[in-house]
Amino acid sequence: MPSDALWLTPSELRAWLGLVAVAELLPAQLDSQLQHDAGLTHFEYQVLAMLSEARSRTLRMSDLARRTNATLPRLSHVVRRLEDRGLVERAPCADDRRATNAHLTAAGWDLVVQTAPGHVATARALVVDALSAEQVAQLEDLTRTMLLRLDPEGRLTPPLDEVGRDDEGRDGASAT
Amino acid sequence: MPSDALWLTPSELRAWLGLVAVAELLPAQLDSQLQHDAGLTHFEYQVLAMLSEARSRTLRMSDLARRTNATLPRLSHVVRRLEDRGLVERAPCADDRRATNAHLTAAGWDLVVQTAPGHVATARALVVDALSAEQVAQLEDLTRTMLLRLDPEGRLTPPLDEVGRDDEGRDGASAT
DNA sequence: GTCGGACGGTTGACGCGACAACTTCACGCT
DNA sequence: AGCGTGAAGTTGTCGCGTCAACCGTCCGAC
Repeated sequence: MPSDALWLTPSELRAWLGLVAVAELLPAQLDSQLQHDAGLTHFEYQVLAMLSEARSRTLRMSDLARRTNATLPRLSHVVRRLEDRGLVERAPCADDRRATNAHLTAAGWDLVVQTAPGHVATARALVVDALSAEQVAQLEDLTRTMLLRLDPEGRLTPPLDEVGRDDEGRDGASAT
Repeated sequence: MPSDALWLTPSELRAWLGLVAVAELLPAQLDSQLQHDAGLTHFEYQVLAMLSEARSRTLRMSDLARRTNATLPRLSHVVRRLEDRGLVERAPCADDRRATNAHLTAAGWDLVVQTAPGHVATARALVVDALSAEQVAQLEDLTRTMLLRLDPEGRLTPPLDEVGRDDEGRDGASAT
């Protein structure tokens, strides 16, 4: 409902500026915490976390790229660095000889397990614990609505099926 | 209220992942629209927009850095490039001879005026128009709460005083 | 079969942001 | 006056992400 096509109402403007500010600050603080505690970028952590949740801790590069919202070149570079650090291994895929499988090593798994609690704590400290239960529900609702526009394909948060099931303490220690 | 210190409830997890996804996708799409339509980064646009709203379209580098959440080195680089493109001018400050004033040129002003409507349209298309009036109010509230944690100093969205006043159509065409 | 187009992935070059070192200037203290 | 600390900016270097070019592989049409 384009109210006034050319501008935003004061309330809309405040909401929009607030959202932009959050989107600016949040990633930086996540990066900074993970960099400090584990020497990882948030993106690198996401990669490891996705692998930690995958069957046999292995995923094809394309899948990994899709789920982490990365371009293939970017992922390729990042995985190479992670491989240099012994956190990930690459192996050609048997089914499709064009494809490459990325596999989380034991060291990589350990790092994720070790890092996850601090990351969750940060999520609480920066956002979750500041919100009431009702606000959490609102945030859930709002982000779902926005993602319909921002991510029409639904590539991100694809394991909504998994997250939807109220099982806990399952395999991967990750929280993305 | 740290519910379970080590993990997130399913609802919290969905809200958190949603927020992270939005924070990942939104800046990229803003950059992409502005890059396409005006050859500007979102950050460059913010710089020009802040200048367009300032008295005499001039701001000291430090002020500009604070309001755009940038480090001084980053701002210095960006302003140099903008200066090369004729959108901004730099001049030593009379009051404090250490300081530098950044001033928006006529060309810079024109570019902002020309670019703002498209940017606002993007804000609507990606977020605002997808939300009900009630949701806009919720978003405003949520971001305010989160920014208390993410930006305790309140450096971003400092012109809350200005935004708070329900005047419209004032000087700067910007919407950040 | 084989040929053309499309997919999966890697590599190299370029641009931007972070960090650290440095210069210049302001200001308080003696 | 003269000194020292710290603020304001700039510059150079390095690391990461994007883009374009590239190679190898799959697969459908004929």
